[in-house]
Amino acid sequence: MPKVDRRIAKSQEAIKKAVLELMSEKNFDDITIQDISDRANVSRGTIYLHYLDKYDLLDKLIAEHINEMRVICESTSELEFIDANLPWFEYLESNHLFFSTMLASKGAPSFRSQFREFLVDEFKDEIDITKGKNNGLNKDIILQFIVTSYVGIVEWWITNGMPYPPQIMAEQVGILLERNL
Amino acid sequence: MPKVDRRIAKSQEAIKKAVLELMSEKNFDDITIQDISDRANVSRGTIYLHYLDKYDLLDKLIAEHINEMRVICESTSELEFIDANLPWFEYLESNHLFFSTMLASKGAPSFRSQFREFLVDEFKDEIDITKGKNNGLNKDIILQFIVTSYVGIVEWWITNGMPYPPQIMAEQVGILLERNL
DNA sequence: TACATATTGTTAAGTAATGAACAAATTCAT
DNA sequence: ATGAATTTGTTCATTACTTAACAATATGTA
Repeated sequence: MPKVDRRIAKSQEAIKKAVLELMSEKNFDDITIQDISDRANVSRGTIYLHYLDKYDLLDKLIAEHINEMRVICESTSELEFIDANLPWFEYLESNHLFFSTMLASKGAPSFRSQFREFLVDEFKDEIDITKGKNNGLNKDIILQFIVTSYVGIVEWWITNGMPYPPQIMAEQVGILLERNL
Repeated sequence: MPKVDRRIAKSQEAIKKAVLELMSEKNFDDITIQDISDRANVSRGTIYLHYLDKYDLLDKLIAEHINEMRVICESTSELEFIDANLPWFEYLESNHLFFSTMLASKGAPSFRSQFREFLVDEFKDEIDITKGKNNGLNKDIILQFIVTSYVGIVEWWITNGMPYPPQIMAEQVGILLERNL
């Protein structure tokens, strides 16, 4: 992969950080491109160099995180839930501004459903109803049960200022997942 | 004044921040240009675009702060010491990384004397030995007495993690100055 | 000492960001 | 609804930054 020019990386970082900050302060619809460029300390034109408009920017911001989460899932696919959860919660912690903003009431309404879809995708192959504890149960219902729990836990943890460290969260949620999958 | 291109401002900010951070971690002589460019996330060539070498960079960094302090002094020249001190200590506080690094034992040895010279320059017109409390005393001695105290107070405050807020420092030091000038 | 390695300072060609301008579309108050 | 003001999205010439290369010093080690 040809490494990106550091000017591009820095501009995009600044722009993404700016839009997140602004979203935590006011409605996305009330944010102008000028607001973003001011906050990012970047020329307004630079934003159009990378994004079509602010909606495209938000889409790409979300898509990048979903994608990054997919990479984390791949890298931990061999591990037990308790261990696999750790990189997960560490990622949530280091990007808490993103998650808290996106899950906030006035955040990006589309994020929650995209997040859910992503989780459905990741968990769907983990469910075995042919044997074991879930023998004979309904796959869709188990899947939705787990995904809902996961989103809820993440939302609670993030919006309450991450009251427990990632290690504890990984362990506790790991146990709960083992119990249900 | 034609406002500077924001790319220049950003590069120089990053470079100056980087060199300060590195100086707080190791000896100035052990810092390479490559270290600085890595830390600043800037191309090595960019540093040479703005500075002759790392010594020139350090010189300019110091000169900028001395100059900024002079501006602050000008803007407060009409005020009583107690009030004039506030912007001063606020400046010290918001630039504590600079001052703590420069006043550290392995910092920039030249800074202390430049700082002293600056203070001599600023205080020398404040001393009146023709009347009042200092009538008949020696001007040079009073001047050195005050400057030494000031440097000492600043050094103590900064290196001890600024244990009192700028307001308190401004007030207390203001009283001590009134008493001697 | 001699050697390898790291750092310096400079160059050149290519790329990204800038600021300013502009018409078009939108928002807002009257 | 009307006009004023703001915001949008695009363009263009200019400037700054980037990467990679290079020879020349400097540094460290056997």
